[in-house]
Amino acid sequence: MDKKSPITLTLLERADGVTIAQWVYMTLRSAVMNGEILPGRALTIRGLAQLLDVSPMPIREAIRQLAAENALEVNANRRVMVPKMTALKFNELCEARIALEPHAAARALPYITPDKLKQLEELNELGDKAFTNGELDKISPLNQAFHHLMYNANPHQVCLPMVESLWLQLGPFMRLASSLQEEFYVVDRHTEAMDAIKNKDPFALQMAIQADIREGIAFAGTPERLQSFIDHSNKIR
Amino acid sequence: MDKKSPITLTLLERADGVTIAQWVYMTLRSAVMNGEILPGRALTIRGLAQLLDVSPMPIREAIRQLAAENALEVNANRRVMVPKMTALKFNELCEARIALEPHAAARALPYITPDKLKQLEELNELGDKAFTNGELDKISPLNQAFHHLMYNANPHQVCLPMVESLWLQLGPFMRLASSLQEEFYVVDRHTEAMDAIKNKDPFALQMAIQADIREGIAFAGTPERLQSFIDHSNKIR
DNA sequence: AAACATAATATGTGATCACAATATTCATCA
DNA sequence: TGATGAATATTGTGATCACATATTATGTTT
Repeated sequence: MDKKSPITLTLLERADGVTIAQWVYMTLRSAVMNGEILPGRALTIRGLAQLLDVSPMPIREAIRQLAAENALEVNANRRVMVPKMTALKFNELCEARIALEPHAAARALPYITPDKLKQLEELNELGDKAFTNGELDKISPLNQAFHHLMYNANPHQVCLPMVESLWLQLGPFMRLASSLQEEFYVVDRHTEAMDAIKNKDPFALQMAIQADIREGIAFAGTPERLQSFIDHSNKIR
Repeated sequence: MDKKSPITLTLLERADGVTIAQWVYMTLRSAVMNGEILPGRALTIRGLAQLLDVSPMPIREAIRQLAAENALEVNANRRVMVPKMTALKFNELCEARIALEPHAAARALPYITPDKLKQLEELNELGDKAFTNGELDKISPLNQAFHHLMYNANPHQVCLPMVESLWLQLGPFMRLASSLQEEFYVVDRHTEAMDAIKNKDPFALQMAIQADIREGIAFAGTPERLQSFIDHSNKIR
């Protein structure tokens, strides 16, 4: 495993009123989410500071925050890296999603107004369009936006930060998933979910969300196949 | 709400090899967990630095980490405080616990060795002893240790950080709960849980954990009673 | 006496520096 | 040639300082 390979980060726009630390946080977060940093690659404060052209200070704060969200791992030697994925951990993360997200959906259900539902429908249509057009890189973000919008309807947010932490840890692999998803016939669980919302049926909503998640990770298939994906993602590139 | 009342923190021992930032983190964490900082009380970096006799730097890192765990809340004006509790948020947190913890228990079940089970029994006995002796302040930590030990048996930890974040947000109220728990007849759900572990019965384990959580928060009773607790905890003191 | 504008203070943010611990490099020896 | 040790470089940690902004206090005006 190369611990010194060059890193190229996609630099985000820095909006007004956003502190440097926040900007660094968002930049690193999306880099992790998009698999721009190899798992196991050693990250140094000074290295990132130079890369992003800021002082070490905001880097430290961003790293601390990402580590608290389990997006980064702080070694005993205080070295920081993107955690490596294993088949068992992947499974653990997916099962946690299935335990949490249907619950988050059900808790949000009473707060999903017709207006919010309309936005969900629009996101879903964009996703379908991206799918038929073969724009695979757009699918995963749109899918996440769909789930995020739904859970976020609940004004007493408790679940969403936890869900996002799980997404962050699954990050690179969900992208892989969407790039392989064309092999599968995908029943439109989003439509089922929206029907459940219209009927104010929390149980049906939970079932739809659960099915959506399970099918979204079906690409993993057997543990062996999953392991080969992980090896591919860890070693190569 | 007094934003400038003096704060008295219980200072923890600083073990060897622990950085100042980590020590500050643990100190603030236990202060939040034990309700030593009033919800809504404005926290300043320099103020805490003076209080703990360190430079502002480690304070900043600790605050950032606690904010990422939702133990502290960063206002839009970048002011930091312990979040205020509401009846609806309390409910949301409890339901999240019930969604997560039985799942965490079931996922840990295959990894609970006879040795671990023995430790669980010891913790439970300590809890019973504390209960009969009326040492109410010991009950909540022992109860947490029991759950922590169980979930932590799983070597692929995904759920535990999320569970601890929930505990942290419920912190002060769980203490209140234990101080009022003597009014209730408590069926020993821990024994049920350990029986389920012996039988390797994940469903029974989930049911026991769920019941344990529900009874642990039954003190809240009606929403009105819960609200009066919250008002008491927010205003007075 | 109440409301507003101004000054003084307090606070968060970010940069730079010093220091100790860790990692790496390179020369030496078996 | 491979292992070992010292020398060097790198890195994380924490303190201090400068600056911009937000907050509070003060004085003035109506």
